[in-house]
Amino acid sequence: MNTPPKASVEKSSVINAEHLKLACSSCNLRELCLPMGLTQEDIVKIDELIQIRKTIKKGESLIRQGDLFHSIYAVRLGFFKTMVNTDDGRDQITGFQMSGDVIGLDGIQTDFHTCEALAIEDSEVCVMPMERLEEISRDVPALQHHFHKIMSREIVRENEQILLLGSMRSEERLASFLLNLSNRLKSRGFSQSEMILRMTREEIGSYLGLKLETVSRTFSKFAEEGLIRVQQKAVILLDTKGLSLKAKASPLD
Amino acid sequence: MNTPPKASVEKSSVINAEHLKLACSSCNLRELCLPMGLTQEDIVKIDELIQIRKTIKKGESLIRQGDLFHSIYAVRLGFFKTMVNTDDGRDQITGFQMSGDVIGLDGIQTDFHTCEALAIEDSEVCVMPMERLEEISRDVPALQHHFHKIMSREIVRENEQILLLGSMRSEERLASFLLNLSNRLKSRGFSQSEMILRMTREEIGSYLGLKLETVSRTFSKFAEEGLIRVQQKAVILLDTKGLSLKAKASPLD
DNA sequence: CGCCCATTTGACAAAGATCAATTACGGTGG
DNA sequence: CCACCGTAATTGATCTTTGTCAAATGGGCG
Repeated sequence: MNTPPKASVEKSSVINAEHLKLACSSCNLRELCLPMGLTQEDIVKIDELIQIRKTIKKGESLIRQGDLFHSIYAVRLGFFKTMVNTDDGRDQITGFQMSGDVIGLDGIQTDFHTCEALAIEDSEVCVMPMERLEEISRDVPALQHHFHKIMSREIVRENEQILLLGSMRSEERLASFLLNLSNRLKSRGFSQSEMILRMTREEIGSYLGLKLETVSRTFSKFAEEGLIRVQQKAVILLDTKGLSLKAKASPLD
Repeated sequence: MNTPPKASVEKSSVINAEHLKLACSSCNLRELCLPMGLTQEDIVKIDELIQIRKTIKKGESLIRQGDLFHSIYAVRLGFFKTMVNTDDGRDQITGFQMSGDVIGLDGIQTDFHTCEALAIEDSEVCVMPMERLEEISRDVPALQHHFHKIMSREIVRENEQILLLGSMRSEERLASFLLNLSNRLKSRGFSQSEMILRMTREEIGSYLGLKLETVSRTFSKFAEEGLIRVQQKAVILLDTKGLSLKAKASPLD
């Protein structure tokens, strides 16, 4: 793990098996990760970006607060939570990341990570060394702009989270959460109405600025009202329209 | 305003008055805006980035939700608030920007702005066209990396705001707010203990996820405890140590 | 099969919101 | 220059939402 196998990626167009396995151009997440409208030449360059993948077992950290920054990570499969903490020990989940999502952008500012990313499921990420990302970006404007879009997307997402935490009440928060999750699952080809929650009530609570009991009660309330069906981690959205009414806010999801 | 005067910036080293007035290299905010360790050549290139400044009167919007994105703005002087809103009319202030701060990064993602930026004081901003920023970035790696740091800084700042909104109580929120403001004023050469608040109690409340009455009461409480002195918009921090204790969180400010 | 942890649910407490009244301030016009 | 007006701020009384504490139930994993 500490001595990652150097994938033998050459400038030549000879594509060996190892390369093919890692190439962005052959990854089934490429619509989520890669900019559109690339020339063949651009694609070859971008494929050089990722030469390492990393496996993180459930419960392990991908990055910790204070870690030296060197790479951005793209989730290939699995599920992560990212969190920051107060100096008296409380912590706050700032996001849940699934396939196609990017982790580690917080590290660029000071060269140290300010948050922790922990795998909630067995996971795999693509390692994108920042230096190389910037190098290739200078060469491939489409990648450059795409990377800026990804950072901007994170800013917009956090804006929405601030809106949620600053001005919504518990029912609105949970309804927004469910609808947002549903949309993200849909865009990844999963069912948008039936889902298995990867996180605990406590983790949902931390993310939404609520206590776990409040999350549980609100789930039960939604179930009574016929909006959803809940059985532990399994949730079925029965009335998306009704949920949207509960979540009066954030129409942009 | 719609036909911006093209500042006559030439490749030659002849620097006319107009150019000098706009040049980043001669701006007294350059420590806040510009990367360090630039060559003379780099500086000439970066000076081409900003060819327009824009004046925004108190109460006017710099950008509105839905506006087409084309530029990032750096605040030169004055004071802004940025906000997002729920579709039932409530709105949430996501940040206050003062000189050296950057506005508009949210627009990169979709080419449309998702938030509004409104001047709280008469203000002036430097307009940085995104296209030109990316162009020059490709040429000047130090600028490229610096821009990435600025976006990362915004992500980290929002993380801290999420931490505040998600897991701090009212006293902690207000104490954090005051200490943070104090630090930002200090880094701009102002007094870190005496300040004139540019925003109303309601705006502070929106930013902190509290009602204006709660903000007012908490100010009064801090004053009773001898931590601060408050007289309307004038605030003096008497006991920074004590305030830090109140704001147990976010040691990174 | 049993233990441990997650979840649910209930009763009560507390923080902050809401409603309302009063005071202070800043800008404007006489 | 001063009085007046409208907005901002303060303060009090009460109510609502959510947090806290506690107990019971249910599932998953070894």
